[in-house]
Amino acid sequence: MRYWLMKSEPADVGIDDLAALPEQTVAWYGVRNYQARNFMRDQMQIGDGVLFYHSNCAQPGIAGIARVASTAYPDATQFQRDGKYFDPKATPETPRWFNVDVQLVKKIELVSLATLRTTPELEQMRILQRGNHLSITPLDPADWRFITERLVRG
DNA sequence: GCCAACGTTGGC
DNA sequence: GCCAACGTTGGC
Repeated sequence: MRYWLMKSEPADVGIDDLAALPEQTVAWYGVRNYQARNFMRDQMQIGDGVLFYHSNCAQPGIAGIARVASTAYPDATQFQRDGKYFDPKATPETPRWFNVDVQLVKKIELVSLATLRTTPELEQMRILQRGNHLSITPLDPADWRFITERLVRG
């Protein structure tokens, strides 16, 4: 059992969009970074804990608790010729990009980036490190516990 | 395999 | 919209 922080832009898929989807589940499409892909493809297991993070928006922060709901499979958007995630080098025989499904567990009162930054216990969190732009990062179990038990309300 | 150029991320 | 940081690309 591992824990992850996964960033999504609310203008694309926010916590309320996720809540409105069938099974409250979304394919985590569009990841085009190898390290993030490898986390999904090689390490994620069904049931892993996910912090659903809103990025690139007015109020960045953790917006919900979710879980990994599938193992990795080829990201359908890499084959969509007219889509923004099309990859001409990918073929169905040799896909390049993979995604898992992520299912909402519960929406929470936003734990803002500012709160995370001012919490000494979370100093080591990868998301808070200078220059980190990885959209999927592993979470220390201790950080998961601290955040879900001490910072999450609602 | 180096590395400059370029594109993207994402907070502010 | 700015810009620092970082990843990827492609010429050599």
